[in-house]
Parts: sequence; C-alpha cells; structure tokens
Amino acid sequence: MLTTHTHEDLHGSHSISAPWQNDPVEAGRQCHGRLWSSLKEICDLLHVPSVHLSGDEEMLFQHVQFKTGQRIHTIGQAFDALYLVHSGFLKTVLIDESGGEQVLHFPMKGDLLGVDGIHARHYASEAVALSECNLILLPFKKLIALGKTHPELENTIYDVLSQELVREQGMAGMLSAMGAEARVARFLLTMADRFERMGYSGKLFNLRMTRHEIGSYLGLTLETVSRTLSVFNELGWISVHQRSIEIKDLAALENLRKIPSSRARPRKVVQVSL
Amino acid sequence: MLTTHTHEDLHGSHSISAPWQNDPVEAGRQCHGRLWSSLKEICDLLHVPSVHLSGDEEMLFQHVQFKTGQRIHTIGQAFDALYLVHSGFLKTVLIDESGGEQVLHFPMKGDLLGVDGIHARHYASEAVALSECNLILLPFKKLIALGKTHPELENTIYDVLSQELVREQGMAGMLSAMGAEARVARFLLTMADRFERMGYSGKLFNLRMTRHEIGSYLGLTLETVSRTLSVFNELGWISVHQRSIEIKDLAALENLRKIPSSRARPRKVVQVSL
DNA sequence: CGGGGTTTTGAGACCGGTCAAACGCCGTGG
DNA sequence: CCACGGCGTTTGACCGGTCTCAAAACCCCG
Repeated sequence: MLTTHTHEDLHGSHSISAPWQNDPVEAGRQCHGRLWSSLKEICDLLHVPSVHLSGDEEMLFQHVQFKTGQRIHTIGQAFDALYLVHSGFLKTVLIDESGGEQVLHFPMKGDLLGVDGIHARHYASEAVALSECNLILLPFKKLIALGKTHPELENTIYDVLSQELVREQGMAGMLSAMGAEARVARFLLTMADRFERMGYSGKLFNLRMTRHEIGSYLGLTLETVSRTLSVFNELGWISVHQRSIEIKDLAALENLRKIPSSRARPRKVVQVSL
Repeated sequence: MLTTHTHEDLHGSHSISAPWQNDPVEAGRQCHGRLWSSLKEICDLLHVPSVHLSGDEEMLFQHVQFKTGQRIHTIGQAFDALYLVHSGFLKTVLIDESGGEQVLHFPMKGDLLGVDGIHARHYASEAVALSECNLILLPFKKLIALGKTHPELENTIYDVLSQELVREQGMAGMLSAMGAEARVARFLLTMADRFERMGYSGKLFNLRMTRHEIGSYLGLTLETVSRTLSVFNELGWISVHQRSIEIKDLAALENLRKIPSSRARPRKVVQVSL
C-alpha cells in the first residue's frame, strides 16, 4: 500500500539547489560577502514599480551574508534595520514561554524580514538562515529618510507592511478553518507559486525545512505532515522523496485547498436599514 | 455535575453596557452622529505620545456612526480610509471560498480598522458593528500628507501597522500551538486587559459577540467554547452567565495560558561558527 | 562503516468536532 | 399580559481526525 516510488532521478540536482548564484551579473559580483544594491534592485525584488531617484544620487544598500544556522536577529534584540532577502532560505520563529519554537514564515528571495521590530523598536521574532543567505541590509532610519523625499518609496513601505498583514490574516484563517490535508496542500501550492515567481520550476523543487518546521508552521505535528504527504503521494498528486517535491496534479491540490475539514458554516447576514 | 450557578445578580447592568457614553465631555458632544476629533485625541486613543501641531492649524477628523449589524467596509471595496474606534464593538471577518466567515479580530475603542486595505487599495476583510459604534474616519491620503509634515505622526503610522502585525503573529502562534482551554483562557485575559485599558473593570464585563463568533476567532466550535467556559466556571476560575463574565482566579487562567496542549518541543540550537 | 538527525509508518489514546436535544432570553403579536 | 417563535447557549453522546509514543528505515557526514 505504500508508495513504490516511480522515479528516483530527482535529488540534489535541481536548478533550485543553489539559488544565490543564478545570474552572475544580476546585482554585481558575488565576491565573498561584500556587495551593494541600488534602490532599483530593491524595488524589483519587492515587485513594486521602480522608484526613480532624482539625478544620480547613488543610494546603495549593503549586503550581508549568513551561513546555514546563523541568526539574523533574535527576539528582544534592538531593532534598527529591515532585511530584504536577496538569495537563500530562512525561517522566522516565535519562542513561546515554554521555550518551544513556533515557525511563523519561511522567507525567501524578495521577502522582507524584521518588520515586526518597528513597533517596539525590538524584534518580536527570530530569523534563522536555513541555507547560505545573502540579505540586503535596509537601515530603517535611512529608509524613512529616503521615503520623505520619494513619496513612491514611502507608499511602497506602507504597501509591504500591509501586505504582510494580509498574509498573516490568511494564515490565521487557514489555521482555524482547514484540516491537515488542506493545510499541507495549501503549503505545497504556496511554495510552488513562490518558486515560480523566483524563476524556478513550480513543479519540481526541494523544500529547505524539516517536517518538524513545516508542522510547526502549519500547526500540525511532523508525523501528520509526513503522513499527509504520503497520502498525496499514493493518490498520485505529488511525488515525494525526502525534501524533493514534484507537483503532479495541481488541480487536485487546488481543489483540496478549498475544502475545509470542518467549521465554515453558511454566512448569516444581518442587514440593518441605513 | 453541571454548574449550579451560585449567583444570578449580574446581567445587563454593568457599567460596560453602554461604553460609548462614559464621559459626556470626553471628545465633544454626542449629538446624533456628527462629531469631530483633533489629532491629539487620535493619538491618545492610539496610546502614542501626542503629535503637537505647529501653530493652531486645527486638523479635525470626522466621526461616523454605525448601528449594530451595519458594515463599515466589505471585502473588495475600494480602500480610501482607515477607521479608528472611538466607541463601540466590532468584528472583522474574512469570507472563505465556501462562503463561511472567519473572525479575525474584535476591534474596540482605540483599535484601528482597514489597515489591510492599504496594500491592494481594496479592503481585504469585512468589518461589522456588534453594537452602536462611533468611528473616526481617517482618510488615508490626508493621513499620509499630514505625516510628511509631522514625522512623529509618520512614525506612529508605522508603529501601528507593525503592532498589528505582531498581534497577528501572536494569533497564528496561538492557533497552532495551544489547546482549546488555553485559547479560551487567553481570550478571556485579553478581553479583561482591553477592558481595563479602556477604563472599565477587567474583572467583570460583558462579551459582545456570540459563542459562534468567539469560536471562529479562536479556531474552535461554539460548543467547545461553551463547554470550556463551563469547565472554568466549575473550577471556580470564572463566573459565566450568558455573555457576562466575571474573572475570579486570574492566576489560574494566566497559568493555563502558558501550557500548550501539544507541540512546543524543546528548542534545538544550531550554532555555526562566525 | 557507524552515528545522529530526519523521515516514515504503525497502533492506540484523546481532544475536539458533529449531531441532537433542551433550555434561556427576548422581541413580537395575538 | 402571555404565548409563540427565533436565536443563542448549554449539555450530552458519539465519532473521527490528530496527537502521542514507538520502532524502523533512510540519509548524510565523518
């Protein structure tokens, strides 16, 4: 009854494996650790229309490198900068009172880190590199100052914050309304989307996180994640081998995503005269 | 084995019942529907240091009234303003693909609505009044424009957005890591805190939402919410009668809040040489 | 080849969901 | 004024999805 895996040719050799060396000229040379990005590159990464600087007031932002396992920032640490992922994979986690860690997100290329630090001037979460990472350091003060002279940039900042909020809302909705299979399906589809947007294959990719981390992110145990993936595999919807995932029936997953395991009763409308 | 309720003297007569008429001079007269607030009042409501306007460039913001059941905004509606709750109780909901509604939050005095509309210029959620509501209309453009001349206000905006984000993160964490009892305990404590911050009793208050709405918010069914409240009642931690809640053993609830029903394993540290 | 971490799979327990019934609250209309 | 009906709440009995605990297989790396 278990999967007799029909292909064993996909392991560590995807083009995704080393995402930080896709285009040697994309943003300058990769020479060990030091590198600068222009505002335009940053806007491109964020998927917002380019902010054009008046004149050639070259505004450059420094890159910083992190190795697998290193922390970008920890909870409570003084906040002074945001980080934009240029390449690599990370996780952001909350540490609950009992010391357990709760995965909040898996940032990758184009995602912004550290936004939760703005409010209290201290980071509210911890960010850890899951692979070699190249991040663009965005000193908050500098960003704000720049925003004042460039309204479009200011709007971009608001946009990105609001977008993060919408994403979190979606997470909360999912966590409280969908069953394990729908959660895992949604996770896979989201990952596929994100890989595709990054220019990689959305059909075949490697997950960078453990089952435990996925489970924490989805509000499930690692065993349930594993089992659910196995079920999808047996159904022929995907093909799983360790952390390698191949999407074989996107429609089936999309469909499953919409079916809540429970809750979600018909909506009641209370209309009141204006 | 069921609760033989030991007191039936607390019903619709708390001072909380009509929270929008606490101080007749607090922010002007309550004369049916029209009322204006200054920037200072807004800052006070948001719990941020007052923004002082240069000179007496009186900047006033209009209030809007909503009756129970009315919608402030709906999903997809064009975004152009935020709303700050001056008085009253609301819920914000997400409508999932199957038409079911998912409660995201229960905004009350001092809370900001509509932030999720900034990104796509369309509201991403729906806000419904759970009681007579008096909201302060904050036209986004106006706010941004004002922010340009008043850096402190601009910071305040960033702060509030970030704060919302942190709150959502906490929600996500709770939903994926805590059991039913811990969720309900946390909900009660949060409500108590918020009432207290509003100047009402944090020990005795009336919930404004149904069990179904609480359940949706907490990712539980209404029956589970009801049962859990009954359990707390039998334990003597609280006293419940319909929507009236009395907190009788705060410490017990605080303690329960920290105990996850599952998950939350000891944290593994992967330290890598710098 | 050995060892630690990760993943898979199984068997059983338990929490929380489902379905159903009774009760309370309250507005409405006879 | 009371009866009725609708809605929200409480409680019960049962069921099923997830978690728990455990063991084995797998992978990577030394």
